[in-house]
Amino acid sequence: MFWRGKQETESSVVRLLAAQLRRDIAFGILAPDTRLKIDDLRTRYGGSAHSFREALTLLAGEGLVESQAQRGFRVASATGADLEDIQRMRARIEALGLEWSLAHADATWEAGLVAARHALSRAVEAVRGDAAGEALFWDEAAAGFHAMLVSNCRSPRLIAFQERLALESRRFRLAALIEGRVDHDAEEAMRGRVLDAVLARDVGAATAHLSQLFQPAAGAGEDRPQKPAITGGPS
Amino acid sequence: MFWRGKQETESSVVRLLAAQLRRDIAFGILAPDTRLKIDDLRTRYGGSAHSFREALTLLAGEGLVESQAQRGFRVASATGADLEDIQRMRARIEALGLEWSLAHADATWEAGLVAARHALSRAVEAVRGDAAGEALFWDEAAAGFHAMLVSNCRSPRLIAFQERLALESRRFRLAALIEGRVDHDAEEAMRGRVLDAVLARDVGAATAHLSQLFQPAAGAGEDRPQKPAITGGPS
DNA sequence: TCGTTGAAGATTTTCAAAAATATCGAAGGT
DNA sequence: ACCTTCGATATTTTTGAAAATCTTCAACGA
Repeated sequence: MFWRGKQETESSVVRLLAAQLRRDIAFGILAPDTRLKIDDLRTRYGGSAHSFREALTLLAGEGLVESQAQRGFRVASATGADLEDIQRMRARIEALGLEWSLAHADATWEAGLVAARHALSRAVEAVRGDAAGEALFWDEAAAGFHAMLVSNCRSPRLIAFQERLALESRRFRLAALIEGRVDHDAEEAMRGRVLDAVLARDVGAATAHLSQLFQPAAGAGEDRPQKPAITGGPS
Repeated sequence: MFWRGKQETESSVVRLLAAQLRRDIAFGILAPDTRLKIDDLRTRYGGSAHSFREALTLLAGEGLVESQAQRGFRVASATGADLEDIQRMRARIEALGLEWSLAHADATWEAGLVAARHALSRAVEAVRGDAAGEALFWDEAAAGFHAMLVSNCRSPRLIAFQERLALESRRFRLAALIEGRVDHDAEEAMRGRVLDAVLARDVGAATAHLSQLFQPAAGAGEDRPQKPAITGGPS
């Protein structure tokens, strides 16, 4: 195929297809509970049937798609209960990872954290002007910040769990961004408190403020609909 | 193939192959860091190359094998650091799951927990007489007990994380059993304390005692070698 | 000694098709 | 009118073989 030989993007076809599917699921282009028929996917993305099966089993392991034996693959459903579960787990896992990271804190980690926070602040400014256009940039910056928080914890499995939860929450975060349900001011303030507490080596305050980041719309008087499931995207 | 049509064991070829590999990795028949060449696996287990690729990507998602792009698959390495990481994470995850399970405690969950504890006690007795022969039975009973502890937590993701960590620790547990490094008396006593605390609704005591179960040889004066990596199994 | 070349081996990917299973609507009986 | 059974269609699952790509490693020349 035409992109053969380019290994700078993704090293294998399977991973490339998985990355494309991941992105389209995150943006809601492939809405939750959509059946993923491999023939349709092939006409849309290219690639062979087996490569798609492998990519889909990969994503099934990540929780982004669900596979029922003999009944193919579906985009994982995204209910309000799922969002609550993800947020609750992220609060605990990232708080624990931050605690452990602080136990081994050094200058390079602090520097990386400050840099990630700065990049995220810039991304927030960008996304305020052009939500749809800068969504991917903003999302990756946020993911980088949270990854950096736990990157110094010296637990590969905690880092893996954090990555997985962040990946699962992407859909919800991006949907909330597009629908204007993200309170950038509150989040930025909370991230500032987290960073200040980290630099002050205040473990309790840092983990507490980080957990607050995952509270649904804390401080705002808006209540959530019962099922903030992701609205079906385009296509 | 000859077993076609039998859906009582495993619904698809890929899952059957994955289950076989899982078992052989757990028992050390496939030692850590062993290269998994698909052609060799085919002559050993049967099945086609594609089915094996899919099964291996499945196990890679579970952390039991590692896949390097363009360089095939290897059985995941099992170092002392891995064991420490797994134990540390299990202590936290299962304590959290037990805490949440207790928040929704009801009679049926308690009954299931008592039953699982009883089955595990019987399995411990059996494995005391015939370690190698009853190893699988004992391991499954232990897995059932720990799964039951968190089964009432109402967090699908926490349950998934617990399952994954339990799966990853199987190799170490079975190796320790065969080598006689399991203190059945201490573990049984600790499980008794956990169960008593659960029935008394003492969250703090229950989670504390459960975490103790994952402390490396607590109370015993033995120190661990630097790398209690799994000894290469037979074959 | 170091870097390059080239062949052998292994992995990855694709094409093509058969076997197994599920889905759906119509026919028939209650 | 409602439920079950049956068959046709669609989809998934599995297999085999071959082409394309990558890795490894020894031989070669500067």
